Amino acid sequence: MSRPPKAREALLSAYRDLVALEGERAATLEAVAARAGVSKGGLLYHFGSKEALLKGLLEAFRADFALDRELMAADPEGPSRYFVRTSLYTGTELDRLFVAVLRLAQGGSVPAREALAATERGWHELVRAEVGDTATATAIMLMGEGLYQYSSYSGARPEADFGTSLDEVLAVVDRLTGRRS
Amino acid sequence: MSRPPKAREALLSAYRDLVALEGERAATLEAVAARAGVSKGGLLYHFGSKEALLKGLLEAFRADFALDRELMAADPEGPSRYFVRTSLYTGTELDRLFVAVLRLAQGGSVPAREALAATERGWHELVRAEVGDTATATAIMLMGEGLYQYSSYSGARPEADFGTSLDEVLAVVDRLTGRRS
DNA sequence: GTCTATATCTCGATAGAC
DNA sequence: GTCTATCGAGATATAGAC
Repeated sequence: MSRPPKAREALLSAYRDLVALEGERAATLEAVAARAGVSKGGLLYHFGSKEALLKGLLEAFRADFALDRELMAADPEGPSRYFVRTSLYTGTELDRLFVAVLRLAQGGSVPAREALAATERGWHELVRAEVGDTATATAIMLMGEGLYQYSSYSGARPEADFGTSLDEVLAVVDRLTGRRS
Repeated sequence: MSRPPKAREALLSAYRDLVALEGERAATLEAVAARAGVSKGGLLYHFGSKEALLKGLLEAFRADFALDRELMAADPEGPSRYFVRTSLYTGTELDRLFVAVLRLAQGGSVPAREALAATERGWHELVRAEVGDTATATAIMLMGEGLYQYSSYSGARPEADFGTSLDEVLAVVDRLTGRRS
């Protein structure tokens, strides 16, 4: 691992946050450069094109979610609860990274879609290994996906619109896994 | 109800499909006009701005999903199964309409977000009335949302990635509602 | 390694012919 | 009611100074 220049990291973070927080359209080269504190020309020294910027983001995505998978596999409450618990968007760096890649995938980016699908298959494997049954594992995955999608499009929360807390959702997950709450 | 001109309908359909199938960025005035078979100037005669185009789409959304809610309330299998069953994206007009509004909401449009939230609260009410319990209703809603989101970002299906059919997901829903499969 | 300047393209919207 | 022509803003990307 060669230590990447500081500006490179700052540019990737700026790109991630702009896409996640203000949408793909807001993440212009100029806006990304400004948020990272460099000029447009400076950005284009590190990433020769917008596509290169995306490629850099997907590399970070794969690396960070490989680590997250380790945490999920080792969680004392089990992968299912870990997955659903962390599917509530709370604005962490990892949340923003996921949402950014999700938005790019929804925007039509094929490599983003592939990176996302690979990560999700990994999660499904862990949940299935825990609950034994494929359909139940899928149902739990879908709940997590729904939670993420719902809580990530701008501050809306199941608490607000559906009157249900995360703990109550987790209790339903426990009913499915057979774990006592 | 005044009968709207044919071109108006064609433009709204073109806008809906471009947003749903190729993303918000692809839905430029020129692309929408071309898909509807008119010129950019022709489009701007019917809709004076891009915002007016969005407003027209949201009106169609509200009208069509008010009708869908009637079907959901009257479904012989019950609202929960109806909801999850129809949450699998199959590319119908109603599917494309929902995905289009979802994408616009995710892109930051406040009116799109409001229209979506109102519709989802309506669904939640029906599901809760059926299952009795708020948390269970929310869990079912989340499964549907997850299914929609997953199956709508370009052809991916739970069957393909998770090895689970819609019927198997519905069986899990039945476990939650207490209905026998 | 970072900047300014600029070329080129595409977007939304206007104007006016038909 | 629909078209072509065009404007002004803002986008990506290039060139070259420092």
